[in-house]
Amino acid sequence: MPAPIIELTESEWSIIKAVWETEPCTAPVIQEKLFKPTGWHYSTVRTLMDRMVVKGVLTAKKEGKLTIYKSAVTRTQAQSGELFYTLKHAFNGALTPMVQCLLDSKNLNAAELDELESLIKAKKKSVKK
Amino acid sequence: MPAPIIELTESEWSIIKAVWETEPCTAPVIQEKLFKPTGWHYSTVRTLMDRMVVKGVLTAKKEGKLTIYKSAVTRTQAQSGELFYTLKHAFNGALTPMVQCLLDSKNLNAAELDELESLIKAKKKSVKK
DNA sequence: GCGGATTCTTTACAAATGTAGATTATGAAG
DNA sequence: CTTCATAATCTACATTTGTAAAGAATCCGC
Repeated sequence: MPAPIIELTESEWSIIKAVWETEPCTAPVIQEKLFKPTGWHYSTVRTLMDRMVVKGVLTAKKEGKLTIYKSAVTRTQAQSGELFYTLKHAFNGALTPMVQCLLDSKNLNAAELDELESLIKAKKKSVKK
Repeated sequence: MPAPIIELTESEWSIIKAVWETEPCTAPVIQEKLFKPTGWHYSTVRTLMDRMVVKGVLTAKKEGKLTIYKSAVTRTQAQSGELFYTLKHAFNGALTPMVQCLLDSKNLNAAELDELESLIKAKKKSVKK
């Protein structure tokens, strides 16, 4: 099956990042982790998580009184989904302008540019063979 | 003032891209341009555009019976907004992983990689001086 | 000035998203 | 077994987003 394209809202990103860090985990644990940055109460977190289960980005399994959650998509899948969305809508699918915009809008120093360059060099090697 | 961070929905992207191509322009013109790909009726397009005016991404000015729209943000502003959103939420602000993910999820050929490499080289030059 | 074409205005409504209170169930400790 | 703490369930409501119909206004040509 073609990897389904993942699209997450801002809140969902917060949740799933916390889940990736702790899974398998329960809603109270996630709520606690996120309380500081978001101020969300238990019901909020729980509602979000249950909706994410329906969407297929988390899984839930009942164990005694507890509901145990896990991610159903990898970080990489979610990241590519997001990148794909941006590439498609903001850049009409054109990669070069996207990278150009990245280079222009972030103020990168020489070291960072070096790093990017070596990423590309490495990739070239793996493509070649 | 710090450039406000632009965030557009998928529909709003369709609208603003059409506006950039034709501005100044009226809602009926945009509707016609978008009918083929979206099937949207006039009221739909009009509603979207008026909401975008409220959000400050378009401007509207009445001229006789016509309402003339223009974009209030540049393509580049909107693109950086979108990239910034992705960078922040999906990659916690870390640029290198973002580029890495890009390289990995798109299947780039050698020519494309060359092109990206020269973008970076060019950028390095402009940073240096 | 009247009719038709064009555009605008108003109103609506469903789905998705953000947020959470109130109430209930349940397991653990005494 | 009773109580307390914890977790779960149910319900709710405002806002935003997607989509549009219905009716009103206006301009152009006759």
